[in-house]
Amino acid sequence: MVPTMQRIAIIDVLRGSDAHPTADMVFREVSAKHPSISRATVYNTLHALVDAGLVHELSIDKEAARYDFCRMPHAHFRCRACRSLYDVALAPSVGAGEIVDGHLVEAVSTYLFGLCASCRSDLETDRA
Amino acid sequence: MVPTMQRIAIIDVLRGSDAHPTADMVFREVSAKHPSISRATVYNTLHALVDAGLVHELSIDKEAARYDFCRMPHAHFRCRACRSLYDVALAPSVGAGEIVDGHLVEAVSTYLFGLCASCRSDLETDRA
DNA sequence: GTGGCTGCAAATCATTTGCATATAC
DNA sequence: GTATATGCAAATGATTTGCAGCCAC
Repeated sequence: MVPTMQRIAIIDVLRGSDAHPTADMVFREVSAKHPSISRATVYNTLHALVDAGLVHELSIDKEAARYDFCRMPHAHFRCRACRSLYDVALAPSVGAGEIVDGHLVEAVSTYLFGLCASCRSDLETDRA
Repeated sequence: MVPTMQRIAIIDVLRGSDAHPTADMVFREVSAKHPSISRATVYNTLHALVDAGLVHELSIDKEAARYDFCRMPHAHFRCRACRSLYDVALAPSVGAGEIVDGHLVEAVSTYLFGLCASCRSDLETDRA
């Protein structure tokens, strides 16, 4: 895993964002500083980071994979109105290393769907 | 939601399978009995069933959406070795209607990844 | 030098869409 | 009759792949 300029830029984007960007969002943001970077490099790097365990790939968004710099284990929430992604502090009901129904659990993803706090208060306002 | 022959066939496939088939798997299976059915109809029907709340769409598989006839609420497990999908009896750590971090939860998906029982015992055998 | 990394362009593949036809009621 | 469902073919869009050039050690 050679720390090239492109990879550092991609990691910086992931670390500096809490929006769980798609590969395309990362590409566009990195392009601002490194106009010559290609999508293939972004995809390559994201996969390498996932393989290295530094980044999580979320499949909470049907349209495109979302990437999340690994911090504390947490769940993810997707608002059906504004489509935003939020981190939520929620302990998974089962942990890595446990056996469930005979299957060895190595990773757990918990995805929540609903209305986020901001969209809920918008609805309250509309109703008033 | 007109109960056409195609839709009944698709529902039968979903009800008769525990493999959480992809749209393509459904298409191929239904094609055996109704050779003229088109992929568009399969996709249309699966979406209609999801909208009607009769079927869940799983995003546990990066390659293609998996469809699951709604039974008891449960979590899903994907084996990294054989790629199979299993149902697991596991209560989600948060339920629909609850508020988490200010966000209203309407649905929860829990995805587990690891080695399934069958692949684990294969590994035991190999090691022996 | 060699192996890994990059960028480009083309390919892949699940899913969607437009539209004309057919079917249900 | 009209609304809805179907089937076909083409389009879309995220992701992957092949390949040639580049860079670091």
